[in-house]
Amino acid sequence: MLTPLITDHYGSLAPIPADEWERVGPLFNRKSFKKNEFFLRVDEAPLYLGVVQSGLFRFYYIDEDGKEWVKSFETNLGLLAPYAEILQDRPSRTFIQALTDSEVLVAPQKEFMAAVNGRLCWEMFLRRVAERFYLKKENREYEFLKLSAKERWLNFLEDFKNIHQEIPDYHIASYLGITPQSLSRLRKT
Amino acid sequence: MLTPLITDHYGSLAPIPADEWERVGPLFNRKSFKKNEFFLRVDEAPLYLGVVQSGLFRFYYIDEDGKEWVKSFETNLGLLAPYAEILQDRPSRTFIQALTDSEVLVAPQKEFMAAVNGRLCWEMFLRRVAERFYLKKENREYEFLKLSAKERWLNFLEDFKNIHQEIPDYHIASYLGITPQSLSRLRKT
DNA sequence: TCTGTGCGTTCACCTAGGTTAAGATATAAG
DNA sequence: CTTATATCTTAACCTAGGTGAACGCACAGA
Repeated sequence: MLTPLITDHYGSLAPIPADEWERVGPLFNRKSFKKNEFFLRVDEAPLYLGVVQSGLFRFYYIDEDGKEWVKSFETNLGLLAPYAEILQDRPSRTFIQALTDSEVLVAPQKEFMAAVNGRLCWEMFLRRVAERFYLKKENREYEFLKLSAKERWLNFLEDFKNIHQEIPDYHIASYLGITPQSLSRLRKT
Repeated sequence: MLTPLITDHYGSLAPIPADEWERVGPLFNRKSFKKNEFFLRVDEAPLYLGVVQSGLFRFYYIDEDGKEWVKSFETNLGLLAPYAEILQDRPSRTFIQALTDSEVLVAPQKEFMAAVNGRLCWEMFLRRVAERFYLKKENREYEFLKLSAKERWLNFLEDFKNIHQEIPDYHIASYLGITPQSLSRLRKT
């Protein structure tokens, strides 16, 4: 059920032969998500992983005060998986929610992992995936250490230039680590 | 030249057979670093990677204003490598500096990568390494988003409880993303 | 011994961003 | 048409942390 668009995109990370795609592809099934529907909630086991075909998702957690903190957004070809929790085999600390009506190719997480574990091409693949996740977070560390909220906002607009219009400001603020009021203020200056 | 301590520690990440350790081990040579000496400077190619045998290192960058920002500390068994830059094959944006007299097992980075690339056990190994790097940075994102400087400081003391006495306060402040003055202030309350 | 320099502290003042509350507008629901 | 609900904005006030400068202390070097 994987599309050429997806195998092309992810195939660039490591040389996955066609028969491997054919073996793993059937694990995926198309699923629709309505706006605000959840792909995964906190405390659930990460039973599934997904690849976004269309639409937009956000990853976030909630702190003790009930405040939401957005970790990232995923769109076209993005991976829907609570990566840290899968690695540590524990329930999710993260919500993954559709922000627009979306289409996702979904596979059972453990079956997928079992199907790819211990094979050279897939180990290379997972290594590259892990590395890309790492680079994203390292960049975020850099932004929090060195940049002001305003600078982070400008970077955000650049990084998500295709989709930032579709994301409500209060989610953007949360991603930047500030309040919507502050975002509104700094956007004027 | 790799010690059993090191192969045991890193061997827990993936099943590396003895003959693989023997093949890769000779790439490593012991090297001493004096306090304040650099393992790597900004703009240098990441020619080497290292494993700390004893001592303490910090990773940091410098911004346009000349301010230093500490990304992490590495001690016993820690890996000395500008991970993001190696992945992207570009010059270092990071300084790696000894904070105490230290002993390191050093290998030429490209030779090491060439020796391990494309082998199943090493790909698994590198995947796990990447995953661990990722988890560390994800945790840091979490701390910057959700915690105050004081809470980050308390976490720091916990995370580095064996070595925080050896790290000067201004490096700790820099790691927390605040000034030494602020650290001094919040430590009183 | 005297002097420098590295490091932590304190203080007075400043600023980015948080907090609370109140509007403004828009769209959805009755 | 009328009332909710969601989103964004503005404003008054508050606070964590930054800035710049001074001071104290320890230790290193001449």
